[in-house]
Amino acid sequence: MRRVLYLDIVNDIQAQIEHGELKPGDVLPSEHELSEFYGVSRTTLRKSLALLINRNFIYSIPGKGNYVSEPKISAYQFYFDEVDSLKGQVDEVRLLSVKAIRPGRKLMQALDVHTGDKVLKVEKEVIINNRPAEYMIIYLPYVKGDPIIEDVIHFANFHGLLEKSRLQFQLEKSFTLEVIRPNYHMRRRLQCDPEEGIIFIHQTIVSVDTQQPISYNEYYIKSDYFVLDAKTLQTK
Amino acid sequence: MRRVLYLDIVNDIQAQIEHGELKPGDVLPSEHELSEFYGVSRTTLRKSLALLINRNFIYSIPGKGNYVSEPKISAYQFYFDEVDSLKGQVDEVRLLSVKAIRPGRKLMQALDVHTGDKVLKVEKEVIINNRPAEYMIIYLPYVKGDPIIEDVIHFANFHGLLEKSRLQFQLEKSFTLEVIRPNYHMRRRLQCDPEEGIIFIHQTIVSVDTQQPISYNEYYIKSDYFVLDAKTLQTK
DNA sequence: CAGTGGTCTAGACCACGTG
DNA sequence: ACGTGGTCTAGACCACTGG
Repeated sequence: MRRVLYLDIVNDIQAQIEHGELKPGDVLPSEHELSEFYGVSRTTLRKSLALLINRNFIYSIPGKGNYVSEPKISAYQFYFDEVDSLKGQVDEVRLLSVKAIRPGRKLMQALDVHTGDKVLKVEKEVIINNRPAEYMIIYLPYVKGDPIIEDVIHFANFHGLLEKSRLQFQLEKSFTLEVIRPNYHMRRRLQCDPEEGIIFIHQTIVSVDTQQPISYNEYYIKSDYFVLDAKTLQTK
Repeated sequence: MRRVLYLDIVNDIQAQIEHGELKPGDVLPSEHELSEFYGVSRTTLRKSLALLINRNFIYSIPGKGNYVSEPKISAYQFYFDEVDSLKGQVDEVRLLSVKAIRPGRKLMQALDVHTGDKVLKVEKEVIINNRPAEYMIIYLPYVKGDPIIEDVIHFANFHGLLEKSRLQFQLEKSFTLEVIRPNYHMRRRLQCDPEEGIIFIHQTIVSVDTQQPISYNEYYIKSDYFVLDAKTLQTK
């Protein structure tokens, strides 16, 4: 049963922070002092600090010192996929229409396109228990001959498609969820009551490198079929 | 303009993964070979790999090698606070009642208490525009003389309270959001229509160290006052 | 100027996985 | 037995901060 030095040090410092012996804003002893105190090399001591920095317990200011972080509101984490995240067994994902449209102002802004540019609009619906559970609209800047368009049309699952593509790591996605009262169009689509709130999720997907929007999507989900599970981040 | 070696290496390997030269499941060359290839010490090379592991581009199996990760469904991140996350200006947080109750089966399980144990039930409501926007119930295992009880009663904001306490880093929280149709009790509380869907969020808060439940909470929010914004994690 | 953290080296020993 | 990754050392030089 071998001890791992740098983890022991992490635990020790973390405990001091949790028990209030080190308070937010406090400076830690210098790395030289700490390495001497724990009887390890500075390299090892720095490995411990790196872990604590990563877990947001401390932060460092070059030339000054290592400081204890302020406590923060905890972040929750969840996974979302517009098809697989639904409650229940998905019977079918139906392609409703594919059109090239002239974008309105809102869409022009979301996709960063200009007057005269065309936008591809793909409508789909997800069937659960032989009834529509979700209606989705995917908007893509229309680029002639872009192979992604074919994929978007044929793949049931846009998220899965993006994950599997080469772009896997370069995407940044936003996600906004609201409950709305469906308009007439949506009521017919989803076969729901006027008063029944439905889940409205919209998102923009941009390339991390270029900050170019790749897609703007809207998902309308009957609330019976949706649940969102999240957890605080484990900084294990 | 000084280059940082280990960051250059990170970028190089990351680019190889993103451009498909290294595919998921592939083994990287050994650390010895890589350090030779890049002309750096193994320590430096390992620093690069540590960063890539942290960003989930690669993972390592001791005794075997470093492997390229499978692409994953991207995780979204958001912050939630049962009072501050509401849309609109909060007029007031009203304490409705504090009771010690005998827990039902569901609650006994959520809080890991036993028959005969008591549970503290705190009810509050949040007022926006002079109307109730949220109704919340906080359940805590009843421990005689526990100072946290006083705090929970008097603080408007349970999350903020926990953040500020010494327990700041040791908490693990779950979060589940659904849209439900309000029952009679809830309709009266929130002054809403029978058909109007309302947001139902429940969560358990447990101590990371002991895995002991600290609290089980339910939040009922009128859907007009709620929106959830999330983003993919930035592994900067 | 001395002290701090950031980077980097060239070694070393260990436990583990595979032949 | 050998190669792998995991840990650790005892140095070094740099850029930045502050008195």
